[in-house]
Amino acid sequence: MTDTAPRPTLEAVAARAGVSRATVSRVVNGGDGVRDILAERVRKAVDELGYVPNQAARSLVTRRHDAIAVVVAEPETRVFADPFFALQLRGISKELTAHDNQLVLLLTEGRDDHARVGRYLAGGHVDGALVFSLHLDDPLPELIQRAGVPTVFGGRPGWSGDRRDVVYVDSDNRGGARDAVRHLAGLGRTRIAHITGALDQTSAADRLDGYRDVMVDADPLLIAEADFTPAGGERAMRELLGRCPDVDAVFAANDLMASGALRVLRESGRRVPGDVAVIGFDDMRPVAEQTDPQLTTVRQDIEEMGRLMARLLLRGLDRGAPREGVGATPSSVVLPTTLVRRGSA
Amino acid sequence: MTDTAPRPTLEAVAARAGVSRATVSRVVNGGDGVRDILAERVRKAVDELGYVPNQAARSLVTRRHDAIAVVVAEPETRVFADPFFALQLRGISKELTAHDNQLVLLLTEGRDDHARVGRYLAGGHVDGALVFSLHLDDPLPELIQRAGVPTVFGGRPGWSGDRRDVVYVDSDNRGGARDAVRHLAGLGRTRIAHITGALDQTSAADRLDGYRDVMVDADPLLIAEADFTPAGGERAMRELLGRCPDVDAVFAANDLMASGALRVLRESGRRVPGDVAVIGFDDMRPVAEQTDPQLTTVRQDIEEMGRLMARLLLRGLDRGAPREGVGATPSSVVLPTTLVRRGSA
DNA sequence: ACGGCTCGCGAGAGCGCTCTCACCCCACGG
DNA sequence: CCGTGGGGTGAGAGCGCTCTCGCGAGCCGT
Repeated sequence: MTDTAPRPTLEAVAARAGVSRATVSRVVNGGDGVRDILAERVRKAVDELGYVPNQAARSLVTRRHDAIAVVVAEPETRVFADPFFALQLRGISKELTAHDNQLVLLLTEGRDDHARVGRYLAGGHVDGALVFSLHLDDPLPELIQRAGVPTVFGGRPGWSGDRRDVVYVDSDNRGGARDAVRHLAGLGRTRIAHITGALDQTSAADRLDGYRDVMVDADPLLIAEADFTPAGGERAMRELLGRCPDVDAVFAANDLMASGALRVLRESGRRVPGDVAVIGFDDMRPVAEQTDPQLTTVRQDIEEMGRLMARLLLRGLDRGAPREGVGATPSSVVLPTTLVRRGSA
Repeated sequence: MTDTAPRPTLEAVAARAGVSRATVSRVVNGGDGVRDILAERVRKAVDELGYVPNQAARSLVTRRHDAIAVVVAEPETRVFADPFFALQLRGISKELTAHDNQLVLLLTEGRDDHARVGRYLAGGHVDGALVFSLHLDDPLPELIQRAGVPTVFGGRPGWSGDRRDVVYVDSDNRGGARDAVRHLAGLGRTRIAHITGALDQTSAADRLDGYRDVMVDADPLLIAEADFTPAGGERAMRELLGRCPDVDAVFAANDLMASGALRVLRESGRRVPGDVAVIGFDDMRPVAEQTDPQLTTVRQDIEEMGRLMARLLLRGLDRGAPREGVGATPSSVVLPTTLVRRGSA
């Protein structure tokens, strides 16, 4: 736990290179309009002294921070139960790093945290925000929008219908669900059930819509509402079995619930996929590949979602790749999903 | 994507309250030595104007940032395969938030990233660092130590033997392993095998040591080296079955491998725990509770580890709870583990 | 050959804050 | 009554950087 040594300033570098501060500054920031001879001398001085620009001083005048906040609202522990979040974060990190931006992580839990986050963002400490909010009634998105910070959302926010200036990145939950159900239908299944996720989350609602797209006038008894947890999946499967013993396929809104359903089916003596075919969603490998049989599921490219969020935000900030729709307010993106066939359907 | 409005400065608040900048500053930062009348007036002006201090300007003079870097070195994707990291992060976040520090996340991948991180830390943008590094030969810890930034490590770094000024937080891998193996022995098992993790990670090495503590002069054939992955666990279990068909218990260095082992055991016709008892490590719920039978495993309080790391670091920075060993260079902490009994042993 | 031009560089102001220091005013002791 | 002290307050100097501006030196055109 050593103390930091006094660091060299621009001034020091200037003195050593025999030029003015302004010139050093120019070289450090791209170096246009400086003769090569001088630029070289400055660069030499810079690394002889081990000069690193003081970001605080720089921000003070530029009003830029080259930092992006990532806000994760997780009233429940759910976000942390799966690698989802970590993967998105990784995608985000890669993209930010590529553009020399820092990632400031804001994890929230409960109401007072909302206020804190709002204050932080409004405080202008970061140039933009990437926000993950799961629930329809979450006040956070509104709060952030009001803070006036450029923002991109992860997953479609519940109220995006009213406000068209909301930018988000989502995967094609509805389309993916359709693919899953169609696949089951293609297998000749006719009594296809659906175990929903927590319906106060748009992803769950969209997946349900996708199911309905294919199962027009589906028997309502074939739809069991659950909550994305394995236990919820078990409970829902039991219900389903109780009221529709003739069910021959199940599309669960995520892999965790599918794994629960699988367990219940086995208990009840059904064979998978022989008697009942099962499809999940997410392609959470540690779960999907550990079940017996392995889970057929809908994959989304989670890391890419993260990367895209960051790219969209930076682009909106007039950073990011130049000459590529610079400055144009970016619009939302919905990423495609793919069906991964394994043993369960 | 609105642009940020011009924010009020200290000056503006001072003018409105009819006092000097200095007085406003005093009030904003604790407000000692200011008459209540004035302080009140200042506070009123502050929230009428919605004043938020400019952190950059403040840092420029105080040389504090109230920001901590969290560095996650993950050459492999492993860190992201389990919720481990997310939970630690959450613990860290809670503690930092409680002390008004920001969390700057640095994810690294490969050599060039190391240089980047080194530069960033040496650049004095943060007050300290929390570092997760998995592998013995990782150059990152050295690099960081050299950057002169106060640091606390997550998990015992490989070379901590030589340098006593290294502070880390780890769980009691060795003790936990001992408990697991003793439990198996207590069940009357005598041919207890061990599937190791990647032995270039201290956690794997320590768990192996714990196994050996109990199984003094264990049959070397009972030890199969693997890599913390499910596939590795399967392979190792097959080996084990091949060379020691009489094996009656397995302690796997993590849950993922245990789940792989379980699958192989089932294939081979062994019953668990009847014929072979199995214990994992980590208590990764999504895995441990999804296996059949559910996994008996060694739990570590991951979130608490994170919280502790942050607390240790802040304390070393003379922040954190006052009157509690202030300024004393903190020393490493090893957290206890507990055995969680489920179906597999 | 001369006026204008561009280009490269340095001087200097100022970003918003903290913190030292000097000042003022009032209470008190001699 | 004046001197002394101390607490409350304001003036002002920076923190390290960027960026505008102006100046001098070379280049072109006519």
